[in-house]
Amino acid sequence: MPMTTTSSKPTLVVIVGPTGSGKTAVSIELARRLGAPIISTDSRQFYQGLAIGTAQPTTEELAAATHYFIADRPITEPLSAGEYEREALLLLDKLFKEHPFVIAVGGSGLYVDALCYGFDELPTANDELRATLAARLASEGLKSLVEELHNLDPEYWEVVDRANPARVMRALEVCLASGKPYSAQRSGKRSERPFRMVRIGVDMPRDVLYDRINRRVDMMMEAGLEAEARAVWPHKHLNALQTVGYKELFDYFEGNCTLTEAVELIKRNSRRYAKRQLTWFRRHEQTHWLSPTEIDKALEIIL
RNA sequence: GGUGCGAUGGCCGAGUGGCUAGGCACAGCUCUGCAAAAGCUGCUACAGCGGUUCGAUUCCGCUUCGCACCU
Repeated sequence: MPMTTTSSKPTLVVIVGPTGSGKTAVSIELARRLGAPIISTDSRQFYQGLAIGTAQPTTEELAAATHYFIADRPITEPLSAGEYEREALLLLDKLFKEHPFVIAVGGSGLYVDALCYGFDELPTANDELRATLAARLASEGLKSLVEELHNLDPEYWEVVDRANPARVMRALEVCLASGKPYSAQRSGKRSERPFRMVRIGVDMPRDVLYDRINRRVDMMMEAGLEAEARAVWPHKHLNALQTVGYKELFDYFEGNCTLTEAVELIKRNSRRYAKRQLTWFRRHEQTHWLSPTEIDKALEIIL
């Protein structure tokens, strides 16, 4: 039975944390107690055909609460963070008409921020321009792109990580697509949201987390990850498959390593991913960090 | 018991009489539409004890340990 809200505004319960920390179980238990639907903020669980490797909620878990943004689109239709922001806000608008609480759960930091704080008005992703820039990176090298950025947007050139092709290319993409410097379009302001947000971080001691991650990879293999990866292998170039658990198995399929090596790499890369997630989530000061068993404490914080 | 070879950081692994290889693991960090992506930083070890030398991880001796062979 849904609980009554203590605030006039509806509440978005934002659950973050590293991969393997037990976010999904926490979200379902909270959904049950709050009568809340769940939207995913996981940029890989959006896609169909990746159920095992992206640790999507199981059939039973999906039945325990209404889920959105889980396996609701094919891998051939990528959802960018900006598009996600728009789609998710429209959905929340609808959900809050019937529910005082909605739960957002997932580990994709950029997507969580898109949902909670929004982006500035920037040109949307332009595939053609991206392809051109990628080709130029390959032929002219990063230095040339950095120089162009220096010309088009000296202010952003000052602060950008100039060793990072992805960041340099994105800045150039915005400059070229809009005809204006990227820095002039970055306000650094957070968008106002018509709902209250409570952020809960799920974490545990590092060695325990790493052990869970390692064991979960073994469980994924037992559950048929290899066959799942083989089924999407023909699409390996797709962005949705630049993903831990698939990249490594593709290498195995192509004879670049043994299966044992691939599995070890999946574990290692999952641990590294978890570490980067923690770095991202730790910088948000208003996060209430809990262990995955502290459901009652989570409710106290929410209500 | 004898002979030979070896002993390098959590692991693998080069190398040198003075100038901190490198890789992996691990840790910290960056991040406004490809983000499970893409990057940055940190991590000075040469088995022990003597000796030679201005200076030894590097040369010499002994000890300990490991490996191989011999008896």
